[in-house]
Amino acid sequence: MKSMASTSEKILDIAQSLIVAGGYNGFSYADISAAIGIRKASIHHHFPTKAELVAVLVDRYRQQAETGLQALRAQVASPAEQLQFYLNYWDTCIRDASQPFCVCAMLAGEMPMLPDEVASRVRAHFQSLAAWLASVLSAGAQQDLFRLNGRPEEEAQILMASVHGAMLSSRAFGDPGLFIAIISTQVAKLTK
Amino acid sequence: MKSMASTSEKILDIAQSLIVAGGYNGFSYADISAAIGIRKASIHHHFPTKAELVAVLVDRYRQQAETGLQALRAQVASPAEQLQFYLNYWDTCIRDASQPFCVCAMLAGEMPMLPDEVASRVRAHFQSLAAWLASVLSAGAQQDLFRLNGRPEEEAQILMASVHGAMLSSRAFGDPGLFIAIISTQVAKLTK
DNA sequence: TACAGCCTTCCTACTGGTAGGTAGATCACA
DNA sequence: TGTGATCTACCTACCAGTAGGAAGGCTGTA
Repeated sequence: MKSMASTSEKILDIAQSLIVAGGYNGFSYADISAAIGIRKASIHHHFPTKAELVAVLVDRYRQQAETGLQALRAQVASPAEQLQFYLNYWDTCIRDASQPFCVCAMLAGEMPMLPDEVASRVRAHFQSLAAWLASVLSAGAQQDLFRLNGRPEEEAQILMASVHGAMLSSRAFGDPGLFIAIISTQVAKLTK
Repeated sequence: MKSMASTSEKILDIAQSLIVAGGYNGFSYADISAAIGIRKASIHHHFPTKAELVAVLVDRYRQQAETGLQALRAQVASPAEQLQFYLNYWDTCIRDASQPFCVCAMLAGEMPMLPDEVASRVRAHFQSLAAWLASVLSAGAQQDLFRLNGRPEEEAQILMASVHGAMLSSRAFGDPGLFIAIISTQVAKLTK
């Protein structure tokens, strides 16, 4: 026996993949219902409203990301390698199509019409991701691994934008390889 | 008399601003109907289906962009200034909230569930924008205005990703100034 | 052991409202 | 007289969300 995921986790899994594909308005309770073989009403039992479902989903995603990035900083010594691992993660996700887009980047695009409880959580993810990148860049600069043109916070914003923009381009062109093609050249400027 | 926009153009205008706010699934014929004071059925007279409406909308957007970028290359001598004008255009749009996102970037995010006739047009926009940027960068490099680390096509992809990613960040943080903060630092690396 | 009460989960059946889209009449204008 | 634009009225399908009940598990009490 491998996966004994609870129903609510299955719901979140499906919802996340549907959001990644089509955004907040791009999925319905009926879609989830059909995907995991449960009635619509049962989903409302676990998540009374759609806004709540997505808010919980983003919380879960944020925590997974936070945990993963913290672990990366703890287990991988070099900031350069920390950055590389982070980028490889997304490259792999995009290549095997398991998670070809960041759910928060997707939702950020729809920000103006997102329920407040979702929007604030998406904002929080952007903030903590930017902070993590800034700390990695800062540590790397101190070790002379990176050559930064601006403050670490600025470079982190640029890097984050490049990552999300590269996801978008990769998706627009339907070319999974484009992500790493864009990002590796971009990172080369930092590390050289 | 100033604006004598036809009904179909008014429909496209509203639809575009609604898509920019919430994507393909984030607006309805009823929304447009309410916004311009016309019945839903009348919109169907001009655009029989939603897919067709958005396809025409993207065509119009592409043509406007193409015309604008061509004019820029014709009227502005320096590639460095051409690039700056392009970026200033978006900075202005984002600041005055008139068009705080590229409609094609928005749609690119929803690519997996877009009607084919829309998806192909979005792809085409990304291609021609990348080509324009590549040609500007290439011309600038020849005049020693830009220092490129890779082929112009590669640098163009990075720049395009940065622009779209910066739009996303700017929107996520609710900070119109973030766009140019990200982009100007990024461009500084090219021009120095 | 056995029963009683409660809780969680999932169900069927339904609501009011909105989605995209259609049929056919009316109006204005050439 | 015809043609395009708009209207009213309507369709079917789907939306998020609700009401109420059935089934099964857990716990406390006898």
